[in-house]
Amino acid sequence: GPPITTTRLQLVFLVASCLLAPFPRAFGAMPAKSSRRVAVHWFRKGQRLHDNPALLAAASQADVLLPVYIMDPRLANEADMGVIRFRFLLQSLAALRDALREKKSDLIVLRGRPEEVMEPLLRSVGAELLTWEHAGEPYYVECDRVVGKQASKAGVEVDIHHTHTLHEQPMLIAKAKGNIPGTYKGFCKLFHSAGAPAEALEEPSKLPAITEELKSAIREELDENVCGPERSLDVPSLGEFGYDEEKAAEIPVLFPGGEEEGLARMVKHCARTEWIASFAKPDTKPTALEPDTTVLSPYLMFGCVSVRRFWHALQTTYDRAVSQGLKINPPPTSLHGQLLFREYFYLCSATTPNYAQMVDNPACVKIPWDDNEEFLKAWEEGRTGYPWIDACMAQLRTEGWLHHLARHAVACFLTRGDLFQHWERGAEVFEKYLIDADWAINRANWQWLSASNFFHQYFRVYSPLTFGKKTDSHGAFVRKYLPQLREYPDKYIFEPWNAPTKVQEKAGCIIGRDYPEPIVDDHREVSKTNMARMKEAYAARKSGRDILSETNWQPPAKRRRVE
DNA sequence: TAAACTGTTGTGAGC
DNA sequence: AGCTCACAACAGTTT
Repeated sequence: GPPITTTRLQLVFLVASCLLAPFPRAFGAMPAKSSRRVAVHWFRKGQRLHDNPALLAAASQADVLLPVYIMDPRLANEADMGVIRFRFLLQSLAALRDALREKKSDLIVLRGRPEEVMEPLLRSVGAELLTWEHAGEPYYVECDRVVGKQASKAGVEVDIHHTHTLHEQPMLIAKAKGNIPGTYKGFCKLFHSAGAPAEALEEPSKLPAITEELKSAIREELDENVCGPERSLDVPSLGEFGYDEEKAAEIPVLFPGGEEEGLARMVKHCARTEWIASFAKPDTKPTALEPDTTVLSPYLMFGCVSVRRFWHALQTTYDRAVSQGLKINPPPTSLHGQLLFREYFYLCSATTPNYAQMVDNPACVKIPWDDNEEFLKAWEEGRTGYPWIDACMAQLRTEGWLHHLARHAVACFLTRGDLFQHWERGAEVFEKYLIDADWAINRANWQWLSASNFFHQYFRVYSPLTFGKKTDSHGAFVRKYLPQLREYPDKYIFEPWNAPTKVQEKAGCIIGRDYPEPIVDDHREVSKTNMARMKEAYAARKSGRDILSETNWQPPAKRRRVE
């Protein structure tokens, strides 16, 4: 590409345009730097062609469009991102690449930190426009700050679209006028005052091509390790980022990543008129051997499916159900209600200081959690000796997905219910393994379940003995994920330590040898003790005392380094 | 104003 | 087996 030459006049114009942020398109009036205008669309989440206004903006304003993804090893490494989650991401990117190729475009995948990769990329292709979909995670906020600065310094127009949520967040925040709702109900009021979510856009019928000349410029001017093996610029393999490909090949693909997969899943479920109309989350079964919910969460998280598209697809189904005389279950437990929770948690994540942690988070109750590495490990690895809990954790690690209520059960067990470990440690484990791990939603739910925020009835504790039994009295779920307990009679499958030695021998699984003793002796007793500790923490908060400094509490060292 | 009510998704006893 | 009900007792909102 031609070298970027910026005249003094253009610089003045640029600074003025930055001050007039609401009118970034003023750049369109600038004299073109070359005969062909080059735009870069940066894919991060939002891994789709449909309902992607940032992509459309780049496509419609440029002669040459460069769709780019940057794989950052700070996120893509086995310690922070489990193999199933990473595999989903790679599948989604491959699907995106193929969909782009069908439109005579392509996906350029670079390796490295966006703060180090984007600027040389923009320079090497002579880009004049850079677009992306906004994301609120601290990682993206920091990337966007740095990359945005670099772009404006280089005279590249930046166009950001807020389409990961149903309503554009800045608009919702402005509408709240400084009063961010503290409850779900309050949020729903605010949400509805903004009218119906915008309709989803169709995918572009065609895209500006990538020229070979541009690809060559990237290969020549960017570092070799940024371009991937043999400077392929292609979607990486698992092995390139240190994952064991042979081991991965043995893990079944239950939920393949990608836009097409996600949309097909959405269409399939939305055709179930009666099921959609009567859907009530608390009535779905955490122990079902096939998921009892839509499992659209990973597709929404990576943006394979647009949340606006899903919202309106549900509305169409609701309308059809009404015309058939069916009753629609309302929020909060309906599927629309689920999306409203997602929307609410995204708003909280953007407006609560230190949202992802307990300390310095004004909305989070301060609780002097214990710090027991052995408890945490046993929980993560499914060695608590409570079959219902361990089976859930086995499903999490082997499938990368758990029913919402199963997440409740293990989260309550780790925190206020039994082990009294910090909810942030549990959140980190979920963020590693879950294919749908979504920072804003995950952190909210961990605060919810640990009765630290949103939910405060800490005396309501899930029983690790009876909760699973409720929907699975014969323990089929436990048997599926803990095969060593398969031969136990129904009577003891949720509490095998109570089985007489003879029964244990007959089942071929001795407790304490082939399956662990329960990590806490008596759940009822332990949960009572924990309730008293919760009560104390709540009392301290009420009287304005700082229980953390009173108890000389120190935050446990972060086990994983996620920058 | 203080009291009542509500809050996506509990447990366990007793019928 | 499946249902109702007492229990425990929080914060935020409404009346």
